[in-house]
Amino acid sequence: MEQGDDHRRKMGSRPPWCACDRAGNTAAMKKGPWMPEEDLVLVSYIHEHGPTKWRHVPASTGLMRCSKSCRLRWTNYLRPGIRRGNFTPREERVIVHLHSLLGNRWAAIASHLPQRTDNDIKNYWNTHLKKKLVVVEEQHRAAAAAAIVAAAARGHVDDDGVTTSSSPRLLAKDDSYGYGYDARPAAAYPCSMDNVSKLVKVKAGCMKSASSSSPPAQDGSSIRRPFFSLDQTSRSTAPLPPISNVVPQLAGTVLAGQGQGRHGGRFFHEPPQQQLSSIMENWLFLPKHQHQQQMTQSSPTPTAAAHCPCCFS
DNA sequence: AACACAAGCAACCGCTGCTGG
DNA sequence: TCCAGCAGCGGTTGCTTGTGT
Repeated sequence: MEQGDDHRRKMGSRPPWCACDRAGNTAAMKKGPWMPEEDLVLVSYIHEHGPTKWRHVPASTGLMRCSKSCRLRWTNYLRPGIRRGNFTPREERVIVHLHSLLGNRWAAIASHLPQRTDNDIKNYWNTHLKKKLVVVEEQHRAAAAAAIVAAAARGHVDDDGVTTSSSPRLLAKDDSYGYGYDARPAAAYPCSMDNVSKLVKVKAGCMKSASSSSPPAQDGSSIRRPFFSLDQTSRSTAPLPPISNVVPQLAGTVLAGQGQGRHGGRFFHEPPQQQLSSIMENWLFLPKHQHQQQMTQSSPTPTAAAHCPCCFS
């Protein structure tokens, strides 16, 4: 039996809330891992219509997937600009710091790491960071206890048992921007869309049969030009990058971190050079438009705005 | 080589909040 | 103001892969 079928069998029936059910095609809906062919169909559709109206995607594309599954697949896997693979120490520090501020609000945390998805961050937190933090906190406690003992010996302990000396910090403080982590813009990295490269292979097979007379591309692949004829004029609400960002191999180029998914990459605009302040907290918690409104109405001095990561850019 | 166990991660589930009629 | 539909979010599940015995 195919792996997807097995997975589907185990995952149970389609829930009643899903729009696909109301259309009466519950039994036809596919579950489990996505096939490259399905990815290809979804990417094609989104680059034509934009990443909206998910409800219409199954009907318009013929995909036997529910709208939620399509949206999830796009946002977590196919969306341009997603960085996959190991998290850098800097990203770890950002996540730890933001988690200390925001808790399990993965989407909010992900909005400050535009190249990572909330699902990715959540998984990374649950599988790596949580364990690391347990170790670090134990060290912290031990060090703090030792500091209290040492301070007590010197008579420098207040009523709460807090020493006046600095205790070990949970967060690394090698940041030149004063965020509690190094918030410098990430170095450009190749837009490695391994997942989408699967699509290339699939499409390469299609095109091979369609135009076997075509000469090979310079990079050695059988693809000579993008199979999507899309550009920035697509009808999406959020402008999509050129298809060459999505499937760099198709354009015969490797792009360096140009993704601009739903998060817009605003965090990696030039960061401010001040401590995490009320401005920062405001910025972290409020949606961008509300925050900017607040900044223009209530605020602030040009200096304050100049230190705000989204206002001053 | 075969098995058991653990870790990682993609995908699903169900709830919440927003939006438009 | 209410309600239905929809998108988004966070928690959970279970498959795949790696590692140890």
